[in-house]
Amino acid sequence: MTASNAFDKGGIIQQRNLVDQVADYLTQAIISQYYTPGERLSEVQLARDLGVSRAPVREAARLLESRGLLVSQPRRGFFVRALDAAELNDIFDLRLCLERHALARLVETYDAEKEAALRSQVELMCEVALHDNDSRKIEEDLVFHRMVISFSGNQRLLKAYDDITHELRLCIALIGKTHADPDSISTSHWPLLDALASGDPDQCREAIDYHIGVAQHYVVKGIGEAL
Amino acid sequence: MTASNAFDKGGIIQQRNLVDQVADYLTQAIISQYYTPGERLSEVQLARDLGVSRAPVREAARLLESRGLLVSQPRRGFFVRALDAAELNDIFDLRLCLERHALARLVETYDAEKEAALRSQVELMCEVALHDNDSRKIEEDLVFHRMVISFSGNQRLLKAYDDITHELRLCIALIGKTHADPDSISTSHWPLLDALASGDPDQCREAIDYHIGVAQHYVVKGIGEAL
DNA sequence: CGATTGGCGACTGTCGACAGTTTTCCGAAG
DNA sequence: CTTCGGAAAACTGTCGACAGTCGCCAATCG
Repeated sequence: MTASNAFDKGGIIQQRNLVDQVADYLTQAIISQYYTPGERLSEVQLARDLGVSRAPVREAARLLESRGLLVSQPRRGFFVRALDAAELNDIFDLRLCLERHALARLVETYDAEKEAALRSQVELMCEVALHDNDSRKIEEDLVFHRMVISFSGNQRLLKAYDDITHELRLCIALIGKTHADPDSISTSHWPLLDALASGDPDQCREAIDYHIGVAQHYVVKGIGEAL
Repeated sequence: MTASNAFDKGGIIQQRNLVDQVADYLTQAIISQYYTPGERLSEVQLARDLGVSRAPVREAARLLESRGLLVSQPRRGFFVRALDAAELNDIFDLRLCLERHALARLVETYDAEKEAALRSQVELMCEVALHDNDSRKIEEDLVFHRMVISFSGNQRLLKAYDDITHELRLCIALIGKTHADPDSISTSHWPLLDALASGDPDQCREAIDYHIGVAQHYVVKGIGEAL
């Protein structure tokens, strides 16, 4: 369910829900910075460009608003969300909160199968870091962390994580470059697996605190430079 | 209290969005169990009852869906969300995660002003527990916990908490009775303030773990009996 | 020359309608 | 009496249209 069918903006689309298709298009357009943060989106123009009526556009915009990608002002329409450094820090603080909790739950039920899945994902990330583009690297990184949350067994926790993931994607493109080279991936993800394998909650917490802290520092610094 | 004349939707106040008004009506109708969990909501019938067209109803339903009060099935419409015990446990687990984090952040910036605000809220809750009805007691309880989260300083954390609050309201009415008598409020909330005043993170965590654990046990047991 | 106001254009909020699909209901067959 | 099937009813997805509102720009006044 990732960005496999990235840009199908033409008028060919007719099979799935128009709302979902418009939402996918808008999501891709926003996180790829085709629309700049703070930009106003006109319903009629969007409807014209996509060859649909305004109703699906409005509902898709509402959906993206609930995901934090758009903000709406009454009688004025929708605007691309512009994150500032404070909001970004809050998001990373919440992410830390969620991942800490997920790890604490996961160590209690950790087994060989889960370890193998996480291990192969990290290996995939290292492989991807050598060949593919930045957005692909970031997606695989998010997949890894989503696996961790998912393995914790709490579906509601996973939903909360997915919510902030959308907002994270919103600002990642702003930074432009990623530090997702094989070295940094190895040094920042293997300790997480080691901590899980050790079964020590404190070690897990220490590992995730460091991991999130590095990412937060990098992203917030990048946003500061981009603004 | 039928749908058509439930609120003063008449000609007096027309300046607000119809979407928000419909959303408020639906929220009240759902958490007051006017609509039963799992019930299908017809857009046309809702539009007829409320005297509006389907467009505002659809957008309001989308909004409630993002808040977890409704679920939608393609081509089938919207249904009132029915929570089972597993989902409820997940919600409380996430709530524990959020409140732990909020307390950990709050102890670092705790001051006399915040303490006074929380203290007066607990006193209000004890007062309310003597005179008012159950829903009022629950609302004041939620206000207290929302204050704690808000005082943590993380706006995004507050939003995540508000999200699960909507879902909590969804099942509270199912239980019918609350254990929010003055005694249980005192014994379960004062220790939280004491822990905050002590400035000890471990004591805070212990207090919130016990507090949420009691509430979770009570609510999940209530749901088990209600189903 | 700057501030204010009026008009014009564009846009959102809302509505009713149509087409395709799902559900329901009723009769017939086993 | 139960089950199957088809037609009708109801519903959702989508569309185009209209009215009220907001923002912009120009014309006017101090």
